[in-house]
Amino acid sequence: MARFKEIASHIRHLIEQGDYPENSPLPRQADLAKTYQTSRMTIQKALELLRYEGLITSRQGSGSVVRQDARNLAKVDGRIDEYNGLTANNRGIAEVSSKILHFDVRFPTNEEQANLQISDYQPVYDIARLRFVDHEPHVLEYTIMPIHVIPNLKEETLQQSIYDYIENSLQLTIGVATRRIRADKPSATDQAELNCTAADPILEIEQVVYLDDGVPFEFSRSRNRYDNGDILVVNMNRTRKTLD
Amino acid sequence: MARFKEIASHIRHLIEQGDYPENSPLPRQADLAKTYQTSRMTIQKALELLRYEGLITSRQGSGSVVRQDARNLAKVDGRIDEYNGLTANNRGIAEVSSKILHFDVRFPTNEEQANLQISDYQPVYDIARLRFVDHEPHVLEYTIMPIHVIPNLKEETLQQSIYDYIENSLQLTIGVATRRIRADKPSATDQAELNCTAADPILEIEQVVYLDDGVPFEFSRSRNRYDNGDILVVNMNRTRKTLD
DNA sequence: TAGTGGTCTAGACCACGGT
DNA sequence: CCGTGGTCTAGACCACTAA
Repeated sequence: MARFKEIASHIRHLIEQGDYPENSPLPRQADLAKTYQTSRMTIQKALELLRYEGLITSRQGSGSVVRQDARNLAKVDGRIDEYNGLTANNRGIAEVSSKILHFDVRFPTNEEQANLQISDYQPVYDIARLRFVDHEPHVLEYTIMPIHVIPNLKEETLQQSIYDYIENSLQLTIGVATRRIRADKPSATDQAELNCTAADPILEIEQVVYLDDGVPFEFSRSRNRYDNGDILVVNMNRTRKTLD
Repeated sequence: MARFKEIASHIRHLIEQGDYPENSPLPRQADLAKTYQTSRMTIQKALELLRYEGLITSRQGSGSVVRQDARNLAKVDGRIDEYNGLTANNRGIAEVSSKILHFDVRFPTNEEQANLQISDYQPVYDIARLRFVDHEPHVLEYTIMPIHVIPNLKEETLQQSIYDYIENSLQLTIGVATRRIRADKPSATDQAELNCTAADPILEIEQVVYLDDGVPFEFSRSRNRYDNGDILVVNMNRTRKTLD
């Protein structure tokens, strides 16, 4: 792992432990550089990661401070890693299972080709799953993946976690994601599978996920029950995507 | 403005113009460094910005490529800047106006103190506005701002754009934001003000917005009609916030 | 004014991709 | 193999904060 990521992980851990308490300043960048036997640029890249995660804020001339709810955020991130991802629900570790609604291989549509940066003759998996958390239906996931990037996918894998398979069996590293988020009315399928009524909103997330090296491997749309602790924490640098 | 931001803006402009076509490679980082008479590290910071914006992807060993829908994304961002932010709606520039439902000054709650990093005796504005786009109600915004950070706010300013006031009159620069996004059922107020029914979902965005120097200046909650082109494009580095 | 983070340089070495 | 981006160094100067 890159040095700056290791350092970020270590500092994240210290924040989670309370060694760097909330609302108190981090050591100076120069001191951190000495501590970790590295240059200040590397420390800055580590702190930049933590800023993107919302754990700290930095002010020129003043210093870096651990944010108010940083400890919880760090813990949630930790929990997420443990069971391969669940949005923050403050309920500890939960059991995740899947019902496979659809599993097929076919050629990609134009939209899929564009988003996955593949050509029309490179086949993709077409997957639909209903995901359960503690045996309660949580989210409907429609996933498209290029088979040459994620080979040998089987039904057993879909029952568990695809990301586990990618990171552990294929030894690939997940990178960034681009997402579109919107609210929607529930479709007939949503209501039937997610066990909700026409009055229950759906939170839809469409995303393209990349590997660490920039190769897109997933184009998916997930439809979440609105009341499922399906809260997303995001963090971006260009604001002004909303009014004002 | 920092050199790497200028360079990012310039490249963004070239992408928008089509000078760097979609799906075609950018020049090598070394060449860009020569072109802009700067070091490769600075070029990398510029490209990093564009990656976060979703305009390009980079692969070690292979190069950087302009993404499929980069031109549209760049244009949307441009439009956003022009009229101070409107989510992508593919309808060109729209007229934005406001109805002020509430405008007050008071001491902050504990939650507000934590999110805005202020103490209990530092007063805040408490603002509620209904925002119109082309005379159609679009979003209900509840905004809390510390008065010592954003001084002299007046009703006239609220009618227009607070962000215009912050950037032009106060000469401050907007920085990052942390957001929580969720779907919700419409409240009675939502239905009345946004002119929607109980069956129409709400997209709620809670955010803390920071100035460029890390000072938090806005803690707000906005409730959007689900059908208002209220699509958000976000981009993050730590994935796995969803199932899998 | 002293101390902080923000930015930048001009190199260097490495990991990876494609030939 | 060579060319690419990813990372890192050991400094330097500047912008800003706070006393």
